Amino acid sequence: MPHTTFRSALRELARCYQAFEVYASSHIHLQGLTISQFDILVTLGNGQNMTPKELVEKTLITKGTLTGVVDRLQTKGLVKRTPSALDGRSQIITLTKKGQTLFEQIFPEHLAYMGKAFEHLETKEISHIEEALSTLRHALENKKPKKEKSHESR
Amino acid sequence: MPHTTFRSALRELARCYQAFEVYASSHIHLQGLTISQFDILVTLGNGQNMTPKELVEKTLITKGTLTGVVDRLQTKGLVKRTPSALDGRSQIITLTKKGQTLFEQIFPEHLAYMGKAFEHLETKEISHIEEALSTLRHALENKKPKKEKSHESR
DNA sequence: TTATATTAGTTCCTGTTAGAACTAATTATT
DNA sequence: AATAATTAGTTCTAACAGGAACTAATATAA
Repeated sequence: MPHTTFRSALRELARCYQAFEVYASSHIHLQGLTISQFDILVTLGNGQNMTPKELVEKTLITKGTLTGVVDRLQTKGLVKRTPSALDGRSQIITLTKKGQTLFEQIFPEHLAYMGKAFEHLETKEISHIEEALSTLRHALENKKPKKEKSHESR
Repeated sequence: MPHTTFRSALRELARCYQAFEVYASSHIHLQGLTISQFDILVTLGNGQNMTPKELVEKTLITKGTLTGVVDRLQTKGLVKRTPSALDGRSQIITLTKKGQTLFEQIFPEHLAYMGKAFEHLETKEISHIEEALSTLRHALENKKPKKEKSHESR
């Protein structure tokens, strides 16, 4: 009987994530980018240059996939690869000027666009949602009894 | 200012969904099925036979993708297609005996496996998570101020 | 009825996904 | 140093994902 409960929660998770993708991509596609490409662009624009390995850690893109995503960004002239001086296996991915310009134009727009979806939610409620998601994620990741972390920011 | 808040919530959503996929698929793949294939199998096994159109409505699979998923299930001998007597454009997808047998074996196992992830969460907390997700989904879907629909099935 | 519009499924295209196998470079072992 | 084990990225494969175009069948409208 508790079955029905967690099943509907998981169904809601899937629907919710899909709604997010639909909402976000409807804006991102206007720029001729895919979500993954946008994700990389933002990760590079926000911080600094990174190796593919670091990009994999920061995003949810796996390394096999990343090669292709970076390839297509490179074809579009938005990023470039530079061999690392420190490690012969490694390389540094950098935004080109064109990529940096695009980032600076798109990113604030995108934040504003995403923010619109949240305009009727209070800050308290949003962090509430985040906590719920965090609890669920830890349950799914480890099954280790969500080790009593203090409630931050309340 | 509020930006940081919703952004981290969305990041958490993506991570959470990914954790779910990783957890669920690690079990499903053991059966030689993909998540989409399993999804169809369960949808058919749970209820009754359906048209592709109905399957699309019940799952998160789009119609273009569904054709291929059903193709592969058919190749494995788990489902069959029967032309509809009522509508010449339509067809009925049915589990074969083999499919039904597989469903009956896999499904309870899968529920038990998924349930393990939730064993340290109280029922109250799970429905709490579901509500949070529902709120977030409605915000993303419509931006229309989550118009107080009655909580079904409580 | 005849023309028009809609609907159900399939097909095609580009891009993503996970995972495994592979290459080259680096680090650790003996 | 020579061998073995790791690591960084790429490549390959099977399967999805979304969207557009297409075919055949049904429904609507004139």
